[in-house]
Amino acid sequence: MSIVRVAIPVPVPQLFDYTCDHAVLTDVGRCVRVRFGRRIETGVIVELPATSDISPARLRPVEQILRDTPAMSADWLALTRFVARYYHAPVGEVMALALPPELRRATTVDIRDDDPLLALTPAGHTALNEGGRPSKARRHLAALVEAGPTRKSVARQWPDGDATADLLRRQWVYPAAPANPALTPPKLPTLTDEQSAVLEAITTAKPGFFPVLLQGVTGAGKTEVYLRLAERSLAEGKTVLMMVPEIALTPQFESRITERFPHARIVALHSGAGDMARSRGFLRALEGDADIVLGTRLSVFTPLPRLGLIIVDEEHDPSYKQQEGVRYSARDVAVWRAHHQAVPIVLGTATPSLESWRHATDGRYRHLRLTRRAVAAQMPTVRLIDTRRAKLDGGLSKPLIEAIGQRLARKEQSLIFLNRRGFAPVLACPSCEWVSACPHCAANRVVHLKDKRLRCHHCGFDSPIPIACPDCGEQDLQPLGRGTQKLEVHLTERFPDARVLRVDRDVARTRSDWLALLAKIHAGEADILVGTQMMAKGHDFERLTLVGVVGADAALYASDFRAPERLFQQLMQVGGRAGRSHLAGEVLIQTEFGDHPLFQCLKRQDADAFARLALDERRQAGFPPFTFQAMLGADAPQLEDAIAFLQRARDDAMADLPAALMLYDPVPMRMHRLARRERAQLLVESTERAALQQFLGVWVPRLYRLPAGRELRWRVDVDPLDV
DNA sequence: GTCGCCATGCAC
DNA sequence: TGCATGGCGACC
Repeated sequence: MSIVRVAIPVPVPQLFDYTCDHAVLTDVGRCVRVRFGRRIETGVIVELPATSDISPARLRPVEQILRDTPAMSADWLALTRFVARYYHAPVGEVMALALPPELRRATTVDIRDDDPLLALTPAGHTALNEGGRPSKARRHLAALVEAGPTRKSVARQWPDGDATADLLRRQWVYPAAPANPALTPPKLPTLTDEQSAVLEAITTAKPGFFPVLLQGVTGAGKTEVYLRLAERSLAEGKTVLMMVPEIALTPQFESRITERFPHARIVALHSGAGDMARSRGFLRALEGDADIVLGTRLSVFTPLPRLGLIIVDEEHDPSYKQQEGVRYSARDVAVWRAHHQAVPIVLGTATPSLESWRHATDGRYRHLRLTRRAVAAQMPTVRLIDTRRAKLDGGLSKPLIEAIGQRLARKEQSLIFLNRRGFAPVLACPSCEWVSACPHCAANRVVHLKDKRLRCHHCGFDSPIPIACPDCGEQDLQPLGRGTQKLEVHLTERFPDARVLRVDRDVARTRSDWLALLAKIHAGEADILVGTQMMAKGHDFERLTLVGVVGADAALYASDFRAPERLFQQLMQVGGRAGRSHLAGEVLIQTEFGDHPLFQCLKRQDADAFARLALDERRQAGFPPFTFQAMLGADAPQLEDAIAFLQRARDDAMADLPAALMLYDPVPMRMHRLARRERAQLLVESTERAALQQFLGVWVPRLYRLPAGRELRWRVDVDPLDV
């Protein structure tokens, strides 16, 4: 009788031992079904220990080992265990996150009232009549009983495991690569000298871990470099992992890859695609059946037996950092993975994150550059428009209006960038204090005139726009500020002959909406685009020659110390949409703070100058990357409860706090209420990453034992983006 | 997370 | 005494 150690997706930082009379070493990395309490869960075997600390009587046997899919490799186990260790998250949760849901669900069983499991528990049907805590399961059961015996899902929920896996696999059979021998190989663009030099530097590096920061201006042809690198990897029979911030936003990127490698087995892991598609891609990769894996942050966990190269496009993008659950940075995890599997990794961007830029200037990463555009003759010119003196017409300055007019006359496109959707960010009463506050969040609800509703952008709560002030009855409620909808209305009035197209999450709700919008823009069916950051990313619109930036000043003096970095990256990126083809581009930025160094760097499009400047400020202020941070966040219905928990956590740590550690006081978060929960945070800081990690390794396990009310949630965020 | 256990509290 | 609620630890 052997023992298997299993990672189970429960929020406790432990592994659980089970007995198994036929487990063999090659079962390490396999999914198993095990009883866990009254439930059956899917876990992953991570070890076959010789003995267990748990008394033999308490060990339960595993229900089933899923043997008809390959086991997760040692690399994959090492990767997920690293993420659990570094982010101080339970291993089982990390593995559950890394496995596609369908693979788990296939073997996870809920308790139903007619479930065989119930027969084995003291509860059984009588539990329903016994009262007691109205737990979720019991309420669920009660609902089922009330609804009568109408369940059809039981067969699927309680399947013979192997048969299920087999069924899934049959559904996962991927269509054979499109055999098309007549097919002409795509014509390769001629490389610029800079592109060649970059390729040379990477391909002649000695094999092994080779981290590169590829800093290339917008339109310099980073993608072409990726494709050439991928080509080499493929020729060697290796797999390429290509990560992008959001595939849904950049279908062009995906189609360039499929066009270039018509015979490659490409797995695209869209977040929009169904669980089934994700599982299919995951399994194919696991079985060594993928040449290129293209995906968002989750794809960093794809098992890749032949990994040869990792590419992280737009490495600075904050969406690589998961903001809930296991708060990992896919970019940082990718770097660890490249190191662990001894392969090159290319971090590409026009505007490096300060962390990566510092590594590159330190020599930890190789710093390679593309300083000139590949196709376009030149970079767009950037002009700052001083809005302190200028009279604005619906938020638009005269020079911007004139510039749009010129584009219309030349049949070119303009993009007005305003990173705020809706009509107006708040509705206010001119006679009293009333504003459209969200009852559940510490935020105002946004006026959506199109559907005549007030909507909270944080929790989604919405209601019709009131006709009169709910407090004083005033009829003339005022929408204050400006969102994309208002700008769209104004532009339509100002340019009645132009076709104005708004592009934000409200219009492009689904992938197909988005594809339709993109097609419309490419076909030249729009003259003026009004867009949020959706429009900033990686698009090539041939006739787009003007980018106007409106309302960007707010981010300049925000309390978030990363806000300027983000603003700079965003404006460089959106500005980069102008003049990507043969027509010259122009960027007009409306600002009251034209003298601000950030805008001066933007004007010169000098990402290095900005990085130097920003890093200088960070060094003086003692911010990352010169210090290392972790944040303990807590939320509860009452703010005092959240604060009290954090205070206990702090007291617990202060008893024997290492010298290199600094613990701040618990404070309410900037958004102190979200969806009816009060939120507070406790910042932990150290000048040494190792010291921080060592501290967290001791402290976090102790947090599980601190008294905390049932309603209190807490989490640790290592290297948090929002502090 | 979910469960069972136990202490507590209030109604009868 | 009877039943509901809240805190707490186990789950292998």
